[in-house]
Amino acid sequence: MATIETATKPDCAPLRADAQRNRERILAAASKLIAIHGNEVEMTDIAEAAGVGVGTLYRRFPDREALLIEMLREKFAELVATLRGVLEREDLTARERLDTFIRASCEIQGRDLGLHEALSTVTGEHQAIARSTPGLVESMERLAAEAVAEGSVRSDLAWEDIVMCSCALGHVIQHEDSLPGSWERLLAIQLAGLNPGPPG
Amino acid sequence: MATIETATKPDCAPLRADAQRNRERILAAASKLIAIHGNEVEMTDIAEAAGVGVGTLYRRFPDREALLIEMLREKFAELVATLRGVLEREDLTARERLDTFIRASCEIQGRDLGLHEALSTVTGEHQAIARSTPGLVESMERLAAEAVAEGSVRSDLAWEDIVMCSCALGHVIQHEDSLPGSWERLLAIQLAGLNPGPPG
DNA sequence: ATACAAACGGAATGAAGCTTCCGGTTCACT
DNA sequence: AGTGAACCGGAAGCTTCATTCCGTTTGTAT
Repeated sequence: MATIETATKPDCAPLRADAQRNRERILAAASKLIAIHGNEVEMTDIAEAAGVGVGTLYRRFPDREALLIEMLREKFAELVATLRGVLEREDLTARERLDTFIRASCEIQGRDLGLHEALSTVTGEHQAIARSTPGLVESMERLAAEAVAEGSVRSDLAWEDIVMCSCALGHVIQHEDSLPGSWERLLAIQLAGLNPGPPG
Repeated sequence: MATIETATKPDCAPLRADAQRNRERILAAASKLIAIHGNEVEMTDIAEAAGVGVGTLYRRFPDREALLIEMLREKFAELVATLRGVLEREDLTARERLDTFIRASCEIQGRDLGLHEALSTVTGEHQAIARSTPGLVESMERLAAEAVAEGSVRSDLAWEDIVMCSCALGHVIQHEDSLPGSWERLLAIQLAGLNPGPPG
């Protein structure tokens, strides 16, 4: 609904020390719980894990949605950090960087259900956050463009394909229990599918 | 929890005509609503769509879970019918049959959120239903085996890979709004990824 | 036609989870 | 070391659903 703005830094009102500490604990607790259980965790559980009362939680964040958005913002920022780290690796070919990132995003999603859900979900804010995370789209574009330039992937590869492959893999990973250990197979299939078409 | 058994046919107590009619209306309404909105639809809405009161719904099905299970059983049966239809097409190569089925399963999942969720979900019964649907696994095995025998796919292709590809694609399709129309690209990538490895 | 077991509808119940409220506590500035 | 704004905890309020209950209606077998 409202415009999305970073709510962490702007000291519109420099929080009291204890309040600031609690704010961070709440975000950390939410992050951890949601990584494990997904977005359906209860406010009460987050408060408890953070070692504060629900009242405190609601003093810091107007409602559930606001808390989740702020938390996601952090997770996306970490994702971009990973992505940038991969882009800088000049010891790898562009294709190897691409594969490395896709694999890394699989591992991250395997560890963090909440992030996977966010990556997949369109509903309202999530998509807006992803797109507004500085550097996310740009870095993916670069990842794709460099591999295309190198000629080691299909020539029409776009950044959206990277997102799509990652989301699809993340989905399988999160449902791994039904077909244990098999997401590596899908990864192999998809990476093979990214190869350049036959020269003809 | 309990053993899964077909609850439709066994006339353990031949339903009264109106009751039977209502039972079918309820299943149809649930099927339609869940195809559109996913598993989170409300019992009241299902009852309303079926043109009955909630009380009636609960006379027919002990609880929400039971209704959903029965409905899924029907959906899986339809999926097997599609699969069998494809397997019979002798005008196609084995590889073409494989591609046709994967594409068909994409379209079905695009049309039916509930089925997609069921295909992906492990939680309890769903997986059991899928595995216990007569012919589902067997048909997929045959689909894979024939393509392997023909040499038109990677030689280690297994039926689980077909499920995985379908689920992964279904996931992307259901979240199409974020990257409109792009699931066809992932389909192309995955199908290419199924090609046999380089002869060497 | 009559009777009654079975079925019907939908208001009432209860559980679960988000959010608010308020009396008591704590920081931070003089 | 005093004071008040800001903060804290968690009980209570509210909403949303699944599920139950019960007085009324309907199919079907005599």
